[in-house]
Amino acid sequence: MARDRPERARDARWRAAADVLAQVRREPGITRASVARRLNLSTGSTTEITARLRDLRLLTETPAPVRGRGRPTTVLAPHPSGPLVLAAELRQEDWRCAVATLDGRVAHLQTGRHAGREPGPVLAALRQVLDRSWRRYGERVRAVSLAVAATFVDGDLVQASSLGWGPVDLTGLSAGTGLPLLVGNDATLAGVAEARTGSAAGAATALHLLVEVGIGGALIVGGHPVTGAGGAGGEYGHVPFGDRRLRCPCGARGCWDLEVDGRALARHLGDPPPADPHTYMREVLDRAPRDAAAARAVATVASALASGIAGLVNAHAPDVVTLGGFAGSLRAAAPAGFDEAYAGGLMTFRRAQPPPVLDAAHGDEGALRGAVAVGLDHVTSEAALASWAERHPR
Amino acid sequence: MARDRPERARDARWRAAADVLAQVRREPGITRASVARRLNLSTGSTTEITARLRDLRLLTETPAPVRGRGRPTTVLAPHPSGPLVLAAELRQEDWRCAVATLDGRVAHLQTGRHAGREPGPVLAALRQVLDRSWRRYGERVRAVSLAVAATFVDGDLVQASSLGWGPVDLTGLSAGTGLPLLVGNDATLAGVAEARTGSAAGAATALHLLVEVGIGGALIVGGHPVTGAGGAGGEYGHVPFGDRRLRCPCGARGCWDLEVDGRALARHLGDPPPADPHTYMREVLDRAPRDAAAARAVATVASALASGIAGLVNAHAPDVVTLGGFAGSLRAAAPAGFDEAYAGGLMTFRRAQPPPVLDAAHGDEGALRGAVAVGLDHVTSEAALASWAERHPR
DNA sequence: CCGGTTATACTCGTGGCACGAGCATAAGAC
DNA sequence: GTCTTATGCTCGTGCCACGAGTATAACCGG
Repeated sequence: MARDRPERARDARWRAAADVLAQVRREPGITRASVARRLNLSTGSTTEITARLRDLRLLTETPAPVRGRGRPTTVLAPHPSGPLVLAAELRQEDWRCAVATLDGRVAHLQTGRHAGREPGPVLAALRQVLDRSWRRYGERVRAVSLAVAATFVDGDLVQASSLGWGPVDLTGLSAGTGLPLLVGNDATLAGVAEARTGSAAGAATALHLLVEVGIGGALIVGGHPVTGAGGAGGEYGHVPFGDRRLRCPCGARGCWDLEVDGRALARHLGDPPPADPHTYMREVLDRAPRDAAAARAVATVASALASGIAGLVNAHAPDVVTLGGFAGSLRAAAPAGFDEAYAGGLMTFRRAQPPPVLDAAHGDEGALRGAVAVGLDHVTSEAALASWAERHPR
Repeated sequence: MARDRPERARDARWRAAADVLAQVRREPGITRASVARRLNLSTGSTTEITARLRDLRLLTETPAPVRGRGRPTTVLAPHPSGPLVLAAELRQEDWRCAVATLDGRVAHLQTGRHAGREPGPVLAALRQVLDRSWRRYGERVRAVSLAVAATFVDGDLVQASSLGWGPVDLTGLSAGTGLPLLVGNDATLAGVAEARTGSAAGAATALHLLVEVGIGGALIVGGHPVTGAGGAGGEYGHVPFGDRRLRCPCGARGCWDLEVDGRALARHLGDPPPADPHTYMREVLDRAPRDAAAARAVATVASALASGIAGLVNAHAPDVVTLGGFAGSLRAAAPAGFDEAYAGGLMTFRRAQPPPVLDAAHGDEGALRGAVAVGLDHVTSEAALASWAERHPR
């Protein structure tokens, strides 16, 4: 975002406007008066800012339902010809694509199964879906945001093991449109969604952990993920919480990954490594209530999950931990073992008030909603608003 | 920092001024022309901002040594009657106290040995030192910043094992002065110093690890530590990278702490747990070059350190890792074992360009310099500048 | 039904910042 | 001694947020 010319002021002028839009997103359907209170804005400033946002087709104001005395206020909502974000998620078997408005609501959701296994056809199909959306919405679309269960370095997909992909060039998804393409790991984005509007809403520091094949996660500080250099962080599955004698496909040893998914269950049950650890885990979880061996294996895995979580809590002191994917099911299947391992792994001084461990609120919508959030962050940034304003002179 | 009245604008107006002061701190001795270039400020704005900062006794301008053609510019430096920060560090045996100016330089350093072992006398002595400083500098002192090898929760010291302290009330150190008392863990603050002006300078994400008794550390993002809820994070010594059969005094099992300090060396050498693990480690490191058993123990510990670091690198993808305390010595004593364990613990895709692991640049000054940095962050915040300006009308 | 109460909206003058264009200035270079 | 280069200074402009004052739209109670 570095610029040649001094344009600090151009962007800074949109600071309050960006804050208002962020507030609308935090509390969809919020009234103008509430926004003023939350942001410590004077009524005069609020009048001016909302008028400006209305003129720019960013917001609309509709009369708010009256509640008690006082002059009625208005509800702030996205403008019907305001900016949009296209968010998409590539999952193991299928894709989903959403069109989202400034308040973070999904206006239009499409889903479908992948055209094949190879990146080429899958991406071509997704590009077609995206193309349809921006033929339909045109200039209103301001960003494309994509979630994939993959590792990204500097915005490049370097590996997506659940899809069976190595390095893949994603730039074709937005090439020729001039739109920014934002990409992110699915667990990271699910964590963002939880921290913004899910079970961790309002937490300054939140830890999200997602068990699918292996374990992914994200530390979210102030609503933004801590993703490290090039966004390659969040590989919580590859910290050595496990048995050092086990070698992980990632190249390291003793990875936590190996202790918490279907492969771990199979090891404990004496089965060969499952071809599809995801399905295998679902089967074992299903039969655990009436199969003592399965129940023991599940309890072992739940303990391994919980003690690792405790270690991460010691390291990061999140306000709350959220569980996605199978993580919630594992805890539900072996609550006593989970709780014991969690408490036992905490430092004594943390045990008085340990961070609550909550199931994710967004379920399997998390990654997509996180992608929406990141896309909207981009669209409501000061710089993006300044640029939108230049395209929409009053 | 929430306010009753709308004062957004009051603070926002100091944004550029705060940026200028931050730049002066990043590059002490910087010229005005350079600041303008770095911050994308027009020359007109720069003239105005520096004039304002001069009038407010925040900066001085002195002619810069001429270099080549062009109109000579000026060097920006702290004003001789500008704000100051008192920074102090409580260490195991002694204390140190610094008076720092806006460019982050330490104007006056005092040190001394503790008056006793109990918190009361130690804090009373420190308070006397602080009192002398602000009798001398008066209103110029704007904040007190303290580093201790301790765990803090919500600004309260809950435990300082190296000092043998339980919960201690530190508020007496600034009571009655009206000055904010900022406190922080020594390893965290040392990490801040490395990330700002040390070996990790310029890194967006940096990981600092400090081995003394056990291991502490901090993840620093954008120059600010990720310290979690109540600032209680950064306990990297208590993630379960070690042997689960070992119980840690912290209450958990398998803590990394137990694998990387003097206690670990004693275990590997068959010695009883040392009363002073710090001194014990120094002795073993000293004799390792001529004692094969000591060398083996050191190599084992260095490997445990390196493989844990690799796990944290997998999780956080820092741009750089810095080593403080004994961590650098351990690596130096067993470089091959360290490097092998580090590379072996990384995910394959990270091995092509692993984050460099560097010795800390600030040595044992890190925590104090980090405390200075945090204190100056406070003093040069927009709100603090606005408040300073109100006390110094032009 | 009508003034009182309450909460919010609108108006307008003020202060203040950063910009940009134009001009001024101090050094080295030829 | 002029030219070039880099920087500083001045001033008019645009714009934002504030705050005080005024206006408005609901409810409330007699």
